[in-house]
Amino acid sequence: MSESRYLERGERILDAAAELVLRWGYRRVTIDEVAKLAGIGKGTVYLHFKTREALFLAVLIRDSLGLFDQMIAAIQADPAELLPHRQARRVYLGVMGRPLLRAMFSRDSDVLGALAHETSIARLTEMKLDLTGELYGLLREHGLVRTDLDIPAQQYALGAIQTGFYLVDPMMAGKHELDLESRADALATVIRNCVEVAGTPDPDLLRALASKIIALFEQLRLVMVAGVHGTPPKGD
Amino acid sequence: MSESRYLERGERILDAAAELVLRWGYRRVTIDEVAKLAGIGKGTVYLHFKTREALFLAVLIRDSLGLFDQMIAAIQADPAELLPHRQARRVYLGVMGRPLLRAMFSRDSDVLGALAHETSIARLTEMKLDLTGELYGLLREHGLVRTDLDIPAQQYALGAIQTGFYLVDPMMAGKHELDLESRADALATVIRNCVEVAGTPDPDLLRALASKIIALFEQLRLVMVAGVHGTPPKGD
DNA sequence: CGATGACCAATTATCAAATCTGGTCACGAG
DNA sequence: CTCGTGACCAGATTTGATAATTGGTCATCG
Repeated sequence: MSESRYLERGERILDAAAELVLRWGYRRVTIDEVAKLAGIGKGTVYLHFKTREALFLAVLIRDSLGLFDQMIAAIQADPAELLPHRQARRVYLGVMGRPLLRAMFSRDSDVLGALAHETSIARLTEMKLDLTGELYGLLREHGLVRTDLDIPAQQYALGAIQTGFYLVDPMMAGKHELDLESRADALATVIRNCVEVAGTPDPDLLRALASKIIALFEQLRLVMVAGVHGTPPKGD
Repeated sequence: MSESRYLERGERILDAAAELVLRWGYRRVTIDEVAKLAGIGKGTVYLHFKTREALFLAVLIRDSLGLFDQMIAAIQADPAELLPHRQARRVYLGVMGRPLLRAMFSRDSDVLGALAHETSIARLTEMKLDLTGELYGLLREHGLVRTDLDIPAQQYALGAIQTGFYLVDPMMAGKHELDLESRADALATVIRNCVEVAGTPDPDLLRALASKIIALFEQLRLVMVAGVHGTPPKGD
């Protein structure tokens, strides 16, 4: 089978898995049903993904990749997008607009079930943490973030703030009336007030940083792409 | 039975319930065992608390009351304690230092189980929300908090930030090395940066506000006290 | 050579019997 | 008379043995 046909079939499998997960939740979706919906035999699924877990992890990764590409494009279009509050806002909106990612971030155990707590997710989260670590290192070097908190404390605070914005909604049972955009704006304001310095950053500096930061993103992107599809038979 | 003896017995029941909940978790604790540990008969428990749920709710409320009194005392001792970042810090340390409250705030379903999601807790949370609403109203009137976010957005952000600091720990599986104090400091810094205005507030203003705010606290305190014990027989 | 579905071990769903427990209340102690 | 108690009951929960499902493999076939 040609590599392009192989990849196309992999996409069909991922499409099927994504649809079924959204419809019935992770726990209820069987490999058999995914195969059926993709119009192939069950064994064929295993030519693409070593285990059930790997398949659904790939679904999540593929969804994340879309958001990733959006981030890169946005920074390329406007380097000011690399500022923490702009990124936080964009990620928030991007996650909330993708049902699978939203389920993962809000620990929606009904849709994603155990998958969200699996070890394989941990590696992704860890890599993402490393990325933001390097990213804030860069921003700090160039005087774009505050230093009133030391680095571990600042990272911790950033993690806590974002965790909070992703998890608070289900807990405030209808007690607030903020639409998606307002919540994203609130998050952006908080992040800006907490970690960014006052004043408008130098556009030249931003442009220079943009390329470096995009390089970081691309690096992680490659790791993630590798995680989506297996290799075609005979190729390994 | 004298009222004081009645109340003392109620405390013994609460002590027993608290100890057993911490030892075995909400789900596994039976009224029978609570009664046995308190050295009384099972029926007697029901002279104090209408239902099992009410009993454990009272345990939680009693624990909260301790923290509440600490808050009031702190503001009385130093009116600057009424500033949001000081309060957030104190509440955080107070909650983390009380196993039952910590379990509730961190949604530790192993210890508290379903109780944390019960409706009766919701009323408490709602009252607490009302309190913070009025509290921030007061602070706003006197120019102590920012207005770069409108009130609903600011309340939402505050809720999200605090939610985050209470929930992020179990998610960052050992990936950070911040002790309790540092985390509390980080929370305080975030809150100050996000909702307080720059500069040192006028001590006279703080003193004047302190009494009003303490009045608010006392008001909620009374509601909570009423929720701890039932009334002695013949008294109702 | 790649795709497939029959096949297997192991997990998970089912369901009735047995056990437990929240809540009541008739009774007995004082 | 009042207050405390534990036997009692209905409903919920656990148990355990059985049946059904399903992740993953691989001999077979096109």
